[in-house]
Order: sequence, then C-alpha cells, then structure tokens
Amino acid sequence: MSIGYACLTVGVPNTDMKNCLLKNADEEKLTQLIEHNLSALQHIINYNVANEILLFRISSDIIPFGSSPVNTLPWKNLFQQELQIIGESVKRAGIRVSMHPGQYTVLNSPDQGVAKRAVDDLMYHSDFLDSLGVDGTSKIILHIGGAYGDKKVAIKRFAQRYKDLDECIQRRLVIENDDKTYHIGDVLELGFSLGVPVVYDNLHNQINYCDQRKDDFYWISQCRSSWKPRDGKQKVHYSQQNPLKSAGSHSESIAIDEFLDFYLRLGESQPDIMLEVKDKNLSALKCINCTTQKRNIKVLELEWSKYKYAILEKSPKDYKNIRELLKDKSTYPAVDFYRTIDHAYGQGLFQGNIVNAALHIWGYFKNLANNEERKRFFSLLQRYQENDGAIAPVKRFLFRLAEKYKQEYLLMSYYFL
DNA sequence: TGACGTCAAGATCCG
DNA sequence: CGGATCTTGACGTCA
Repeated sequence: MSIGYACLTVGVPNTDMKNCLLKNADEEKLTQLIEHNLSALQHIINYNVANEILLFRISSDIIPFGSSPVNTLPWKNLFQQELQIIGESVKRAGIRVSMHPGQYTVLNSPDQGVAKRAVDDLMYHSDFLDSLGVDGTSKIILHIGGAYGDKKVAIKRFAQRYKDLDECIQRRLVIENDDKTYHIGDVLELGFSLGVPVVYDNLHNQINYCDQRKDDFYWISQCRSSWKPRDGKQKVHYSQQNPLKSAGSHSESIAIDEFLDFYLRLGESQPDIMLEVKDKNLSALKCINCTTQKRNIKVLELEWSKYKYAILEKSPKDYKNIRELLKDKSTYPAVDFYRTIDHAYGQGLFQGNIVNAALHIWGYFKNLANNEERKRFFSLLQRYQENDGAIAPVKRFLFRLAEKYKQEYLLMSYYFL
C-alpha cells in the first residue's frame, strides 16, 4: 500500500509548473515551458524518491495545451531523453504515477466537438505516460461527465465512446465517482459492464451518495474486484472537507486522527491512497510516517526541523510538547507528533507568538546582517505590530536573508509557506 | 450569464 | 523600477 499526493509540491525548491495564455502559446514559448516543467517534474520525483513517497499524480499541465491544436510541437521526440530519464527514476524507485484530466474533459458530451476534444485529451495523457515508459498500472482517472437531462442515455453514450477509444487509452483508463452527477453506484455498474477499474472518492461520496447506509469500506470493497492484476493495486482517493469552504472543498491539511480512523478500518485490503489536499506532500509525509513499518525517529526529527518555527509561531506550548516528545530516541511517537502539529495549526494566531517566532528566526542573522538589514527587519516588524499590518512582509524579508546568508536549515522551513 | 475549481499568467497598484 | 496584490484565463455543464 502506498500513500501519495497530486500534481504539485509545497516547500520543495525548483518544482513549480509554468504555463501561459492560449494567445501566447507559440513554439518557442511552449518549448521553454515544457523544458522547465520536465525539469520541475524531475525534481519532484527526486523529492519523492528521497522521502519514499511512492504514489504521485502528474499534473495535466506538464505539457501546456498538451491536447490543443495550438500545440503542434513534437514534444515526445524533442524531449525524448528527458522523458526517458524521468521514467527511469520513476521505475527504479518503484513509484506509481497517474494522471487525472479535470472536470472539463467530458467524454460523454452530446456535443461531438467536446467529445472529440476529450478523446484528444485522453490521447495526450496516454502519450505522456507512454513516453515515460511506465506500465499499465499507471492510470488515467476520468469522471463520467454530464447528465444532459437523462443519465441513462448519457451513461450509454459514455460506454459507446469508451469502446471507440484506442487500446492504449483503454488499458490505462479508470473511472471515478463525482460530487454532482454520477455516484459510486452508477460508476461501479458502468465499470463492471465495461471492465474498467473504479476509483472510489470518499469526499465525493459524502456529497453525492448512492446509499447513505453504506460506508466507505463497503464501497471500497465493492470496487476491489474491478481492479485486475494488470491494473495494479486498487486505488482510492481520500480527502477531508475544508470546514470553512463549500461542500467538496479539500482541507488545508489531512487531520491525522481522522485519517488513521479511515486507514485502520481498511483492514487487510490496503489500497493505494491518493490524498487530495492543499498541503500536498506535507500531508503525504504525515500519513506515511504514521502508518509505516519503519519506525525511525530520525524521520520525525527531520520533519520537526521543518515544522518547528511554524509551530512556535502558532503554539509555543505545542512547540514545547513536541520537543519533549522527541527526547527519547528509542521511541517513534509519530502519531502524537502529528497530532500535536495538527493541534497547533488549529490554534488562533496571536501577535505575541508571531513576533516571538520572527525574532527567533532573526536570531540566525543577528551577527550576519548589516545595519541596513537590521533596520529594515525591525521597521517591518514594528509596522506589523503597530498598524494592524501583515506579517507576510516580515517573513518574506527573513526568507530573503536566509537565501543571502545561505541558511539552508531555514530555507526548508515550513514557517515560510 | 455566472458559478463552479484550479493554478499561474497578466495586469495593476504601490512605494 | 521592482515587488506585492488583484484579476483573468482555460475548460464544459448547469441553474
């Protein structure tokens, strides 16, 4: 069983994706962007390898306008070497990659143009995975599409369009329940009739359910046999509701207790779990470290080095508690560790704590910074304290100092996110 | 016609 | 002028 995250990282250098507007998408621009994005992807994969994150969704934006007629670049040939090298690192590390066209790729549309673009888009995703040389367990996850006033007819149209797809797409295609139209019952029925594996998404099911009496584990076990050996391990999508946003919005971070409750009740089945969450790799590491058999406290110490100033800023009490928690090197208190981090992030922000954390960071530069920098720092801090200002400028300045004075320890801190 | 969701580009504002 | 912040774009469906 692997746990992974989707598309982007937070706090990892050189992993940002670039894009452009349609009107600017000429050959030169696209070449630059693809070159940049493939380099970013290589950095992401390297990060995943270093952190033993073995499940990852590649962004559909990796090749800008990848399925649009404006992109006439023969990118597979132009970047054959880069693609192959990325594919080799993926395979060497045993990482399972996937892709997920968004809600605007609609295979079952009555509009022929829309459907044709959906097929082109699936072909682009398939081409990309093929270009990495990854096998059929690297999936393309798709939603069924619209209802158009008659779900039965719309499902039939999906089935027909599926049968007309190229085999290279079919071997990778997986369908998923959505939060509006096709609940898990619909998707399972279609999946079994077509022989297509089904990804169960818990949050979508919470909003758009088939049967309120059935829980996540019932549906996950129903989906299991839609996955054949050639498809690889069953996959599920897991996310938590953001309490401050509309139904279906993903949470900022995965709350560890809620996740563990879900995870433990999966029992023997152990599907691959794709997290959909704003803090991306951070939550992936959290969930992995709380479920791994390798119980190495050094991993938590490394995590602590990144989290500590963010925690100090939010809750000095939790900061102190975690320091205590990590003292005994013969233990592996991962769950308590992340539980405390979750708690700290859930606290309200207080000016005194925020200033205290900023001064802690400043401590790194006290003897390095010149007079100008010293003046600047304290003036920014004062502006924050006095005029109901924002802390962001203070943090940005501190980050720049960390770059200038090469404070690697600070540069990787989640304090700056 | 605008909301939906997601991200970064582009536009604009500010010192 | 550079950097920070706000708005737009790209996609299709549905109310």
